[in-house]
Amino acid sequence: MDARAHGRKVARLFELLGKRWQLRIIWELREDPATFRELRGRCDEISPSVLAARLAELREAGIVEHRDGYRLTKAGAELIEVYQPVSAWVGRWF
Amino acid sequence: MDARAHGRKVARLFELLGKRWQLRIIWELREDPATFRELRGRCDEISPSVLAARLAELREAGIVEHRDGYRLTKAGAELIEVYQPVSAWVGRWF
DNA sequence: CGCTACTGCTACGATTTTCGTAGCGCAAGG
DNA sequence: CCTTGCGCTACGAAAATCGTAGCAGTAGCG
Repeated sequence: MDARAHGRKVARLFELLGKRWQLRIIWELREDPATFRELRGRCDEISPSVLAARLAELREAGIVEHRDGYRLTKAGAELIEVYQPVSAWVGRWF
Repeated sequence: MDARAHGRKVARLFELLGKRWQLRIIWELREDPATFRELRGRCDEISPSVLAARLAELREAGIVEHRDGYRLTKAGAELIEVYQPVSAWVGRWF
């Protein structure tokens, strides 16, 4: 794949993840699925309009799906795996 | 360390990284340092007021420093290392 | 000195995003 | 019917972001 095109894709992903609550939502779903209201609770009572918008974006990106509550897809699970080392980083630096 | 406190720290980091352009800025600095204007160019001509605000936040968090242009600190370099697998993820899923 | 070219930004009004509260429509259970 | 929980929408207020313009400082050159 063309390096330039790949760079644009990464930029698009960062644009998606760079919206408020987006990382947090994925993170909060990393272990257990949750209903809309439950997920709201895990995310400090985020505004429902924003949560609905975020979930729509994540569903369209194939990161989250809605089956017996919201949960990560295979792709989403692999994405959040990437973030596991962040936990250690936070311990060391933050 | 208390797991609850750690969770809050992760949330705070995601709050920082969940601001628009934040991930992108770190990503664009991953290899070469850049001047303010150069960095603006790499980030699709982001608004200078926002770039200044972001850089201030990243400097305060100890992720970026200003020496001969803007560059990642040791902590910042380790953080972006965490993101290297994201590149592969994008190739597979995005 | 004066001119040029760069640096890192700040100012500010316009636009977009996010917030917070209220509550709608639907389905299931008693 | 009535309640309960579900996913979500509506909508005005507040906050974040944008885009353009340009300021102040430093260095080099003649």
